[in-house]
Amino acid sequence: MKMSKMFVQTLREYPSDAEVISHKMLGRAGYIKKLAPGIYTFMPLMWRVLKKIENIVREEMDNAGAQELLMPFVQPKELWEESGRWEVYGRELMRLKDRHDRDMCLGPTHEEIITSVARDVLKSYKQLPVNLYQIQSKFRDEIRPRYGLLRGREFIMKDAYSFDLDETGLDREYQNMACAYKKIFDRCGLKTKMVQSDSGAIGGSVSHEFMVITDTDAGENDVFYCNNCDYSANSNHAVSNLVDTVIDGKDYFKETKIIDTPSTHSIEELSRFLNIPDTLILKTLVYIIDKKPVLALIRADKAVEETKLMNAAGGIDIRIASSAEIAELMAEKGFDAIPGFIGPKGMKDIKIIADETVRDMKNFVVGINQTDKHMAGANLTDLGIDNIDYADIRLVQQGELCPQCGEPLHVTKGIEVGNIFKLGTKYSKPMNAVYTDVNGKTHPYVMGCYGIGISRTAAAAVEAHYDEHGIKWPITIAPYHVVIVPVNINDELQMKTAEKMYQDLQSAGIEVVLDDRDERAGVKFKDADLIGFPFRVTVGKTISDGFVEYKIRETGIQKQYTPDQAVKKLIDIINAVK
RNA sequence: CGGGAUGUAGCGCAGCUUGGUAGCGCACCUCGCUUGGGACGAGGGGGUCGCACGUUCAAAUCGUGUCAUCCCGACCA
Repeated sequence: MKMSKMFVQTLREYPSDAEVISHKMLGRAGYIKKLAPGIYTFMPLMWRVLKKIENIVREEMDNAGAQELLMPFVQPKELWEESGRWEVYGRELMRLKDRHDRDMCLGPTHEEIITSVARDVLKSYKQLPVNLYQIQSKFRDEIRPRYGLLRGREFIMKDAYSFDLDETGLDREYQNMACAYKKIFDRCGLKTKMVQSDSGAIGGSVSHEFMVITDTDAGENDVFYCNNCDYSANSNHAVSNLVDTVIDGKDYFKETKIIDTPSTHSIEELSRFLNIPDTLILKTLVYIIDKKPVLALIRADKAVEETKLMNAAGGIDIRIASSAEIAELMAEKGFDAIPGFIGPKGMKDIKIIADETVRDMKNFVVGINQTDKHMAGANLTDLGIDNIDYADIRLVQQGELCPQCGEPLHVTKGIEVGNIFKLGTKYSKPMNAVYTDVNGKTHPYVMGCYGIGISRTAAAAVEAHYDEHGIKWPITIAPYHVVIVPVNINDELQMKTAEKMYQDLQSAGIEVVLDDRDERAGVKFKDADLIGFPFRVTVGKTISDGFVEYKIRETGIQKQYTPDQAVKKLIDIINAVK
């Protein structure tokens, strides 16, 4: 490719709307162009990167025994009604009507479609197991798209679905996919952690996510992990053992009584006012889950993990209540209290979920729905309520102890580039997708699903490989391997040498760009660094002594070689990695 | 949907307070000069100032409304 003809425009500045490294780099280097929030054009350089990642994914999926197909992007409502998700999926599902006024949606994921395809074909146990995958654009109408390709609304995804006879088969395929995923991300130059995760709206029982850990803090997930054993989990799923602390207030409160606690609107103010540790306070938070208020009770030094709470309540939508909604709830129950003094007392027909750790609290301080008052030395039995459900709704905090080995847990940001789910019969059962066994009996398929964000993986690779000058693509996914920069295109010897190397590399199957633009050397160097070619060959004045300069983007190492040596070196290195 | 900000040329921005010819840098075109880390000089093309209504002799500028975008909180590949 001649640089003078390449459809790319690099910018002198980073796009003003970009926050994270990958968005800044990909925007400035001309890889992506935004059309609408979360919707991007993949320019030729970007598309080459994405195709490289796709092909790595294809090779490993095929090696793992999966078969590629391609399902429709626009889907009819009927299938989504069969699975029950038309109602459940929420506003991320982009719904539209066709000219006949039929309800359709843009595919955010393809469980419904693949299940309907499979049930028409897979009739017998003899045909199982099967694993089918596709690579395709997905559309999710995210509440707030951001971070460029890390959270687009339209994005490219590989999604695979497995069909097995039973749980044993699913377990085997799950492991098979976990193994394939590790190879895929390794080949893309990404170090990943496989972490336990909540299974979310897609549903199912067990799931793991593949997280890229970078030092750019771009990830949207908090990952807890143990350095001593292999435990690691997304914060929405992580569990921990607590460090011992005082949770019985008997030394502070001799009796149970209502006390004045004026203007203690926060836990901090309350614990300071009473001069007690916050571990002796029971915090009450009001959430709105599926439009209904739910009280969450938790020890005041801990935070609620909303996904856990939502799951415990059996809901699909959760948010913290507004102060207006809290006021409404108080009025409805005949109380007059503002946030800071809310408690479970008198909340008869409201769902109340207490964290497991609340069971162990004794003689604590709790709000009783009276402004400027709390009950001290209280126990839940004193409050006259029996409608409390216990569940783990606690957000793990750094330093708490690993559930497996008891060592302190650490936390880091992670970018989720892939995940694997055990779906079981969640879709096959309601959609009547069954096979006939050896005895002539029918059973629903036992399914798994396995996703990889292709475009997100590309962005994650930038987060993991960059410096102040630009991107440093791993060779395996770089848009081109080499750029040849003749310093002065009007110098005949330089240009002739560059052209020759360009031809030689090309005929050896190396993907090479010749920067034949009539620009000053500085401009070409800046662009080469920004775009992130793994190798640069500069043909400058030293060519009169027979040497060109060879430079590795990743390490910055540079050496002098004759043109022939440089060509040979590049061919050897690149072929070894490919 | 809450809270904050911004809409002026492809990109980055000034101008608005105090209404009066729409500007700067980059990019683009022409000529000259230059060629190892985003040169320089001269000339040139390109804008319904987000949109609507209002105030005014006159609106990018003032007022009202509206739309869009971005950032902070609930989603997930």
